[in-house]
Amino acid sequence: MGLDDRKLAVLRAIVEDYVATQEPVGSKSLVERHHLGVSPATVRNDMAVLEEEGYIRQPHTSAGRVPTDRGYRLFVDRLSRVKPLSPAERRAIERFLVGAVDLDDVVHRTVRLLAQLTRQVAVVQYPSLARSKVRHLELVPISTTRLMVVMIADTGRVEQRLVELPGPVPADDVIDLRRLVNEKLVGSRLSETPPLVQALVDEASPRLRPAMATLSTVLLETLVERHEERIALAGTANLTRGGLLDFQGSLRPILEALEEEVVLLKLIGEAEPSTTRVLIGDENEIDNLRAASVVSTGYGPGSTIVGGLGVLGPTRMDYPGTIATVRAVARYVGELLAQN
Amino acid sequence: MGLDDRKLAVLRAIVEDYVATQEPVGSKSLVERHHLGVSPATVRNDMAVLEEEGYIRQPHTSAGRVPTDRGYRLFVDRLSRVKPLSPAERRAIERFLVGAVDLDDVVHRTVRLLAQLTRQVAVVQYPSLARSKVRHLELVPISTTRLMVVMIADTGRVEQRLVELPGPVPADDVIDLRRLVNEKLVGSRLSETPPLVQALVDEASPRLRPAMATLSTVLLETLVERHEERIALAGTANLTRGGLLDFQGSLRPILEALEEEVVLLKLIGEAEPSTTRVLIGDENEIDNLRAASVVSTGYGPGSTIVGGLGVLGPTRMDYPGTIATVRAVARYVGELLAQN
DNA sequence: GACTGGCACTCGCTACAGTCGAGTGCCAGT
DNA sequence: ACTGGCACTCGACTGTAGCGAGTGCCAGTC
Repeated sequence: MGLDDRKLAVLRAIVEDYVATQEPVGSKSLVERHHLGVSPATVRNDMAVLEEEGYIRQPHTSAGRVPTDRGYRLFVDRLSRVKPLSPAERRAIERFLVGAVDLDDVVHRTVRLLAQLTRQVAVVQYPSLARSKVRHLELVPISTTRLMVVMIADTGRVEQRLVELPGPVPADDVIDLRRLVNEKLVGSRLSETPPLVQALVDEASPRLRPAMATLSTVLLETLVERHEERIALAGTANLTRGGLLDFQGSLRPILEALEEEVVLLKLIGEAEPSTTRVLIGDENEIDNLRAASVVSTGYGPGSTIVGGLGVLGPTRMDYPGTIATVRAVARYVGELLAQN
Repeated sequence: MGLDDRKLAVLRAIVEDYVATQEPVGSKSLVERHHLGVSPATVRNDMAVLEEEGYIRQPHTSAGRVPTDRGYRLFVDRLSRVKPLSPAERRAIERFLVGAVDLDDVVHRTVRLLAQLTRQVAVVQYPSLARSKVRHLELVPISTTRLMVVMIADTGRVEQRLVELPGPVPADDVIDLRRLVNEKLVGSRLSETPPLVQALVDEASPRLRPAMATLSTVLLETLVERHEERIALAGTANLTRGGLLDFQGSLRPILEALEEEVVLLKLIGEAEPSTTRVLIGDENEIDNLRAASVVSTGYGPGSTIVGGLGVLGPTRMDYPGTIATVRAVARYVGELLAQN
């Protein structure tokens, strides 16, 4: 596969021009805009090779070339450096995130910030409960047979759920229940909770056992499984930039995919430590998104990861800039979380 | 203005046909599909009058007629009966909403249900805090200088917020604080709270006063004002039905508007008892939405209203059907809330 | 052997002309 | 007051032609 330096340079130039202009780029305009030091004819020969190797393609004969997903992949992997953020951008991030009062606020600000900076659709996962530790469990009696369970995680995340008890439970028993669950569960990771919760039921006095059983079910089923992941979304209007040229004319599949939490989680929820993941077009497992690219990364206090965030846009996107922004925002959010 | 019965019938027929076919409707096809008992020529004369009065218009000469916003308005006000729901729809509503475990769940299911039934964008406002009463306030110490305030409203709504205290507050004091705020505030409507909260601060013992002051600020500012309204959205993908013919080619303004909570609240948050509000095209105050129509109503347990819900779609929508669905869903949700 | 200039070719885009037909407005007749 | 008939309008579609950006290839040059 003879891809010498110049051919790579040509590919890079094609990607950059196409991203900037949104139009197929021809050999002539290429040599004009970039000082490649060779003639259009030479570039054409290089292009022919690049096309044969599947890095670029012609929308139709007699048009310029457009990068393929594979071309973008090569560009991202080998031809681009992550752009350092401009001071203005750094300031924007700080200004936007300073003053957040709690986790909800942090997440909302973050997702809007990301959408604004990248001019794309932004997705932020709340800190995953599976990766959080229990800080406190509060039981609030609503009536004699109803409890509101409030769980506060060390990541700042708060989940609540109404519990229908099998029978009336007096106030004193609620206090006992609260003490028991907190003694047992505070400090433990929720993903490791099941055996602990089971133990709680086993060890409970006969009087408390029925209530505790219900409670434990709710803790496991609802708080952990159902609500496990939460997601915030912003910037869908950015999908309409590029006037329907991106996304081959229809936003429908994209919008549909964005409505599915499961899909979004798949996109940004599988973050690995200190990696920025870039999925380009077809690499995406979700059919509806094969015309889109996703840049995502994990975030969390210090070097741990508690959740993912990222953006989704057309394959024709400014990868270096987007990657830089996503990383920077993730880092800032991590710092913010570390302060709590 | 001489709009006799037949002219109204013609208008109704035009609206119905246009909604169904999405194509300008001509005099001939009109008399064919509806048995008006007159000839196309007569219908044409009627159409000329309707056009003069501003109820319909021609996209271009030699095309059929299309209803104007004003035409839809007349149709909705005087020419349509609210369609009764089909048994299948009723069953769908019940099946969808039964089994909701708490408010969050109810709201999410409702908004998805609405989007699915109407095939439009659905918006559901959480029960407004201003219209809720405080059921319980819980203070959870996170550290010696930090409290998590959890407010549970009688509508099932739960809001929480982290409070940074001016100085360390021992556990016993937290208990006192909790007792005091609950004694004073439980059962009161949040919109009437400010004087009560002020009294709390005034009456607090000197030892508790600083903490109480901070707490009261948070209660008022953050819980009530900032988080006052919450909104759930679903079905944005439905905007792409009708292939860009609706919304004059660009979804951008619509998507932008849907990202603004304030805008959404304006749309569905100003519900009046037992009224269904229909805003058609230009009637909408928000510029971005002048190509859209909104059908909204209030919901709540019994005859009280605690929040609004509705749908947004093209002006070319099935008003009778949509109105019926929105009302029915609102009623079911109200019943669901009443059970709690 | 690598690059270049030149040339023939492809093909999408635009403009233009012509036809078709749905739909209209009007008018005379019942 | 309604209707049938008729001339007219104008968008949608079709076909043709010219333009030009861009290509592939080849012979020539360093």
